[in-house]
Amino acid sequence: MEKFMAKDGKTSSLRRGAWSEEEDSRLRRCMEKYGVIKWCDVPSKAGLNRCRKSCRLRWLNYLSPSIKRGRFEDDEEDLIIRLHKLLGNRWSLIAGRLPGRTANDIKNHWNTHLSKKSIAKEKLWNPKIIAKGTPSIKPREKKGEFKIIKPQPWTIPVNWSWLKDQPVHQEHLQDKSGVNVNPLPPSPNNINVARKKSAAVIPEKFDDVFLDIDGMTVGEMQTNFEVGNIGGHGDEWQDKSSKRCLSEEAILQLLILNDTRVFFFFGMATRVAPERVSKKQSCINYNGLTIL
DNA sequence: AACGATCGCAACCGCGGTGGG
DNA sequence: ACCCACCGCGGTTGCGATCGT
Repeated sequence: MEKFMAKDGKTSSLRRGAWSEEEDSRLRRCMEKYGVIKWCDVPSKAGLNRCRKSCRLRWLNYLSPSIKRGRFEDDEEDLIIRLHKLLGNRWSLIAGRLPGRTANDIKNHWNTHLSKKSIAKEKLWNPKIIAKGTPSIKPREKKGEFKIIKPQPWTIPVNWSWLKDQPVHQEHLQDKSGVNVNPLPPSPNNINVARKKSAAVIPEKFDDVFLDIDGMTVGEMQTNFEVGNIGGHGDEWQDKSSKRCLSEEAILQLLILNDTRVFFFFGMATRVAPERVSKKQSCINYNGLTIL
């Protein structure tokens, strides 16, 4: 068998480096035939002499039909910059808000274009800012400087009235890679996952439902926290009165509420990879949101 | 035309989280 | 409680393409 040189100088029988067209088509056929299977089974089923990681990466970053190629639109770039301010280098989270774009694409695009653009913008507004990269709330979390408030899981009752009579769109049962998935075991509950996204109808009592962030109501949150400066630095997310800081999920939720970005919210909630489905609970857990 | 510098992006690596046995 | 396999993620590298001199 042909041997390939690994980085540590040892030889490996697994192929590395650029993928050939033949390998691509084998992987594509395998994914089309078997759908979402364990990545460790992919190399054998596809007849590829590649490690599972390599296969996974190739599919998720390049071959998946849902991937949008070509240049980033201005609005996409703008969204990336704003989300990066909010989330830092959490590329997968950012990618989750940009349909068709992979975390790797976004990371590469950021490193080659947007980081400079973002710094230039910052400088324009605040010339004192020195190009040292963008701030992240992570170190502050670690230092324990703030109490991080995470939203509590939001549970949607199966018989919740606003879920009823909504059309079901199968395309919403797709994971991030665009592969059709059936994330829940067959049960009447499944239908609600699809219905949720399609609910252009905002529930009348939306505010009442969406309050479970540290036991506060949305009204209280909006009174207690400065949320007008979303996209600013960590300090701007700080509680007015005490040293508390909103988690990114909570900020996003408030952002959504303030900005009526309901579409984004539902996009987040329904673009759920199969691995997020807890087998024990038979529910989806996503960004602090639980769907029964 | 030649060649070095820079860019863009695919691919790899290693770490941390998770779940099953 | 522990170990191990698996997976996803972010950081980094490698290399072909393009640009500038």
